[in-house]
Amino acid sequence: MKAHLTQLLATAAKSIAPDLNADSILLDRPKSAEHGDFSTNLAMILAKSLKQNPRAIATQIIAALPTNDYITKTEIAGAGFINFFLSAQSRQMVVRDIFTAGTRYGCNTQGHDAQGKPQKVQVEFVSANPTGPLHVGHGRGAAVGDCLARLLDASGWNVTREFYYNDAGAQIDNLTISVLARCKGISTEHESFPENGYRGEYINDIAAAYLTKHTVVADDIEVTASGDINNIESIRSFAVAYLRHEQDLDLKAFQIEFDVFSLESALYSEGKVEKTVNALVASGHTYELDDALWLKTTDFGDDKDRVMRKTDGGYTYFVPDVAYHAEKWNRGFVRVINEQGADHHSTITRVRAGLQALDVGIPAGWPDYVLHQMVTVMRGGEEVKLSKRAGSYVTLRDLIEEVGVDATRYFLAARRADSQLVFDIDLARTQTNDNPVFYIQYAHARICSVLSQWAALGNGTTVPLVSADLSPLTNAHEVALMQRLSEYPETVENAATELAPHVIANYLKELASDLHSYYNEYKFLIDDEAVKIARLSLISATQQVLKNGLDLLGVAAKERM
RNA sequence: GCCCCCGUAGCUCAGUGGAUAGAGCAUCCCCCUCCUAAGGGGAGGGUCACACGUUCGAUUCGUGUCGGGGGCACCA
Repeated sequence: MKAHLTQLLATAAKSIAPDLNADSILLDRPKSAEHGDFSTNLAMILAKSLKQNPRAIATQIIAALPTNDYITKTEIAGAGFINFFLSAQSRQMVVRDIFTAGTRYGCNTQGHDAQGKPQKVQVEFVSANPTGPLHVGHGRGAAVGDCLARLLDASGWNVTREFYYNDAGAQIDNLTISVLARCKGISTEHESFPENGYRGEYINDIAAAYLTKHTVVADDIEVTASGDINNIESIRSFAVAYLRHEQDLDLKAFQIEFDVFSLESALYSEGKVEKTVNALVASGHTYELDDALWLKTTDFGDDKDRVMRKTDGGYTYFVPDVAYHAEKWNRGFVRVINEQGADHHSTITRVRAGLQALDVGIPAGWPDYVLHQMVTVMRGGEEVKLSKRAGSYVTLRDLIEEVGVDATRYFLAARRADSQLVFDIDLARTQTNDNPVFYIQYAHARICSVLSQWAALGNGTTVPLVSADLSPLTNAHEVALMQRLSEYPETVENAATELAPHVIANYLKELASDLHSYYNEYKFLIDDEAVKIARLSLISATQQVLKNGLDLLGVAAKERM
């Protein structure tokens, strides 16, 4: 419908301002129903170049609109807005559109290339170090990243979900000596416990499992502990495998699946780090100073150069990162989105600088980043800071166990990633309209209930809702609901473009609100067969859109509460 | 000191170069002989942190100030 109107408007505008770029024609959804179904500020935009009063231009545009069946009324309002009022029939078309598209309603082809083929995009998210259980911050990354992947999938992209394990480097050394200390029975308070060691109870669990020669399986590896406390390598590989397994369980509990797990250690063992370093040296963007190798990241906008190879011979963390991203490019991802905590934002400039230095045709702004801010967990009006297992933070699994997967996912994805988030456990647990997850799921369940009751007592009626005569749908609630349903595809498109899953969460709240209002005002299972079928058709379409939207968030569309 | 995010109702948060800045909670009032009241309707509540610019028009864009958070390692 929007496309139809834009077309009409373009035709009219061309006759008045031939030079006008058609892309600059924008149709808005007015906030108030008094302002019609659509409005445009086109006349005001043209005022300057045409040197005329916006309202006068608006009059001309309206006069030049081709005749059509969609618009029943136009008006000029305010400083020069043109408001369009749709015919009842035009408004009702969305219901049939939804039935036709079904689960695909709201999908688009933004991600297709010129040949109409889905392009490859990778979403890398969570990517926690295997040094402890996943915490709420990882949960936010998981919820946002997974929704982004779903949004991109709905937008015609060929999506790969990827988790990168930093299973090499200093933090793993730290983990290893922490476990070693526990194997030796050193308490976390004792002075000989590693100063920056990990102190959560899970370290104790790992040590105990190691000493009793347990076997752990994670993703594609299986490691059996030697139980030998003098074998540092054995402790290291066992501890990493143990925590990867733990994180797998965390992800499973959160219903997040990945297509690919990449290991930092593999980049070393396969020589890709070395290869990248050689390429960077060959590029001329490096230099030796004070027994270290530096990358001139200042050539690419950084405020100081960065060390690549430390005086001890090891590489700094961003070198494997650059190697990893060069690999992503080689794997054919035209687009990569890294979902990370904002505390790692300083890596962005370095990784991009490294990729530019390689000079292999990678675009300057590649890859994209979505950064999320911190999460504060509240219970009973007080901040929850500790978990028994992890010691220093709230684990994702604790949260899921307490409030459930649906609420956890919803709450963590329902806020803009770049603002700090307060997770209110009490709110997430309530089962009233205070809780948006419940409110939305309830709207869906109510529709299911009505439809099943109709099916149960509807002997004789064989009129399929799909082909119902929709002309009875004319009251204010029905108009509002149909309008909202017709906004869904734009909403999905916008959320994908902005990489903003919270847009979907907000939309669903409003759609649910429209449904509840309608439900409260009108009955559906009534004697008037024509009106009944039309209304059931509308709520059935609403049910579909609620389900489609909830699917994008990874939240269940329950049939019963 | 420098860099990045944020600052909107008492609280948690949406929104946006345009028409009267929205929602939920909280407070107050109202609605079940009726498909789930796990719901709905209404009232009150705002200097969109502040200042100055750009613009026909700024809460939105720019600069600065002040708050809050995060980052400034040869850690990741």
